[in-house]
Amino acid sequence: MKDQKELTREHNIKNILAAAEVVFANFGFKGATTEQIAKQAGLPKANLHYYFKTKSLLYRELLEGILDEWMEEAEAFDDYEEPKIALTHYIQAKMQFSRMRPDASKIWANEVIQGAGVVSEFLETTLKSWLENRVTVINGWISHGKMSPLDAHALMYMIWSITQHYADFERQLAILNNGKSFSDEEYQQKTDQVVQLILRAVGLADK
Amino acid sequence: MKDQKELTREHNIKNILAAAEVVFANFGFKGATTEQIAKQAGLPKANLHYYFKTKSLLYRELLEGILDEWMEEAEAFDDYEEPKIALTHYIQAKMQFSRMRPDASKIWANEVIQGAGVVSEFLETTLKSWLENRVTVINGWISHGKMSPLDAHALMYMIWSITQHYADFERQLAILNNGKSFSDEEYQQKTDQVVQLILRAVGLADK
DNA sequence: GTCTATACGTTGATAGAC
DNA sequence: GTCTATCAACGTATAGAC
Repeated sequence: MKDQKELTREHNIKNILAAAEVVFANFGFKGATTEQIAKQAGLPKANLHYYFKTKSLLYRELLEGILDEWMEEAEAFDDYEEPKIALTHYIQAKMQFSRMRPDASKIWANEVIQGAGVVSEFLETTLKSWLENRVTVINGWISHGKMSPLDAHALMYMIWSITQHYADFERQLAILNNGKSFSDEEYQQKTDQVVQLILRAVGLADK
Repeated sequence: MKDQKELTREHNIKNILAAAEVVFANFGFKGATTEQIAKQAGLPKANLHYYFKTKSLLYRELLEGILDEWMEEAEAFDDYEEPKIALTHYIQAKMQFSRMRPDASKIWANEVIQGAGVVSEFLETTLKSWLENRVTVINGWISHGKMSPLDAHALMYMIWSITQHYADFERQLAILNNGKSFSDEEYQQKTDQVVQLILRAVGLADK
């Protein structure tokens, strides 16, 4: 059974990680200050350093959590056997993640843009093997005539880029949408349009 | 006629801007140091501050140049009247820019991810009016039956995101490509695949 | 125009009282 | 576990000699 101290500890760590996600996403690793993260989490800077020895370690633990979530979300790809259903669900799951967790997506983007110093091992192992397995699935669909011939890697990169664009570039999209962020309804429409465009690209659309 | 001093001046400014592009792209605004930029440009830090009063001003001037280039490149969209040719050329131009100037693309991405503090005015005015004009052109194609019905904004965002992905995420793509950056030949193939996927998405592919 | 030395602010991290 | 006070390192910017 957890005592009070342990509960406080969990609560604080959760708060700090949530605060760090916001601040790292909006200011970058170097631009984020531990003072700002602590303030956002509602405690003094020294406490933050009590729970996370260094800024670098906090960043690494945060990224680890984001990678775990990414892997969970990726399972949507495997829930269905028919390409049309599988792709539709995967794209919808990624669009939903961009909507709910834009800061997580931004941290990922920043990390990769700046050379993936921290996540390169994850990319080389986990992500690469996940990708190659799905490429095999897609090529299977193609060889069974269930989908137009295409380069499976290029398709995956297209899905990743467009869905993450709605998180990473949300500020630009809001400005181009007359200065207003998408409403839930508008975002649902955008999701449908993305699904539709990609299904057409792979030869699986109704019309 | 330009004298020696003026030539030196131009040469140094050009060098500093080129160095700044590399350093800002790979370390972010805050992560980049004027010392590092100066070193990359081959001169002492004090000289950099002689040509550019502050780091912030250097960053702004650099971004301005990138926006100008973006506008030039965007003209590829208007060089042809038929949708298939126009889109093909535009996508190829954007893929080429990602190949030749990945750092410029990364700086743009970083700037927008972190709230577009510097470029928001450009987005609100120049980019927005450019986009709306092209949306009108696309809608014209659709109403003349030259293209499948679709949301023109969603199409433009798809083109932007996938083409810029090849610059911004080049590190990730290289890792997933067995640790090797794309050769010129491979990149040409990727470009063809992107063009093919998008043409299919809009109902303009041969097959 | 160039460059060395330096002033000054910011920030990550800790000491030590509670 | 919490928090105030403090320090050392770093980074922007400039002064001033050449």
